[in-house]
Amino acid sequence: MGTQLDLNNYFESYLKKEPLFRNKKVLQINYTPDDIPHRVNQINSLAAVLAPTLRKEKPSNVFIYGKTGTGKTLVVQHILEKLLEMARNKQIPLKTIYLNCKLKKIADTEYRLIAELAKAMGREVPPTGLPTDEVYNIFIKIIDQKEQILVLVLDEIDRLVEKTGDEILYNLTRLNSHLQKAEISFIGISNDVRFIENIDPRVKSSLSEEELIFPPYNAEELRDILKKRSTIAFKEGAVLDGVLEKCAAYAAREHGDARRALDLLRVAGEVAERSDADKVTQEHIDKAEERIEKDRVLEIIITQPKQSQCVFYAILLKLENTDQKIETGEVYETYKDICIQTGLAPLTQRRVSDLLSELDMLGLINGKVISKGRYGRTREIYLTIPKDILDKIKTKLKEELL
DNA sequence: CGAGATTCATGTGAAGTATACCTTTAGGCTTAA
DNA sequence: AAGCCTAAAGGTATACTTCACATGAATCTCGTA
Repeated sequence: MGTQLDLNNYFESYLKKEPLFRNKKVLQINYTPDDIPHRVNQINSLAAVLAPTLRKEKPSNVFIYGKTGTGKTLVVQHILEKLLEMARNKQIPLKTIYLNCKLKKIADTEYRLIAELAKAMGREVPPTGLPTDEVYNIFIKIIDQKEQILVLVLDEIDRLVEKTGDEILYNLTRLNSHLQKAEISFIGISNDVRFIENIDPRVKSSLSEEELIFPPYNAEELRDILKKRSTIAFKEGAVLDGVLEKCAAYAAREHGDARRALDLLRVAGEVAERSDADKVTQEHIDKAEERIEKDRVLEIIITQPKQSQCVFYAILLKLENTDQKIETGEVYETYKDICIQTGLAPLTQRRVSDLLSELDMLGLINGKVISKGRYGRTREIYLTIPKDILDKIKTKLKEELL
């Protein structure tokens, strides 16, 4: 009875409470503002490159570099959107596909990438069983049905090449020679600036006819961005002075990641709202940071296959007390124990070694291969996750595994 | 004492295996003429 | 006889295993000063 009443009261007071947000969407990652500050040059350059599509000419391939959260994806999508709109009005057959290669199970092999492209064009391809050439043929056939220009955006392309080699890029660039009517241009987006140096020179020249660099935002620019968005997102006076500055400073520390800054501000707002505060304060930002990190890690972990989770859990257990660093052998031993407990068939150490590399790439751990001379050679493993959220992650992982 | 050989514990590459799934094909059954 | 369904055959991608070899500095060995 009591709880019923409490609940009613709770909802009542929830409704009465003045929300801090006016329009939270503005702070969410998929929001595309009309006005992108401090990226005028990049926008203009990219627009200049892509403009020929409106004359039904194939635009040059572009390569874009920049760290995460420097607005690469945002700018590209913004321009493509405008371009598409214009093309629609003028009856120009333009089609764009955006693909993020980082997402596991979406495009981490050549086969899956092409399959995904075909799917984006409206043709489902089975997950396995077909020869890769066949999938290419399907894709070629479907886009070559009519005259059109296709702009293909491959986000985080460095991840893909790292996993599968650069042959795939070569195949992609040669795609045009198989097409009669349609034409394809590529926009490659990479977080790694050195990426293009290490690929086949033939591919390099054709894929990066144009290059575009997105430098990190500095604290001032970040503050500017936050300011613009927060005036739309929050009620007036809902954000205490200095909060935006702190957000900007935090994010600037992380190589000027605007996405992070916005996330931080949004979550801080949510935290503030939940704790009944009438203003967003600096303390809320600290809490927000913790929560974001926890969510990020959890998000990665739960989308990981069981075996990887198990390996990661083993690392957590080991590092919980040891605090310093551990080695592959120790991890493998605990991993096997966990497998026995959970009834999971243990993988070989060879495979676990690969899984460890993957966890490294995901940024959950930090592995360094070192030689200890007489005492062999191993991978030293550190956690990259702050200690304070370790417990929560551990419990979550525990229920996930059992 | 120092140069070279040895050694350890695991990294790493290549090739093989198991599994899941695809298309094609052949056989058998049904159906319509 | 033509059409349709099903099961087997033949093929592929992917995740994993097996085998074999590569690594690289601490330690050992042994010739030499």
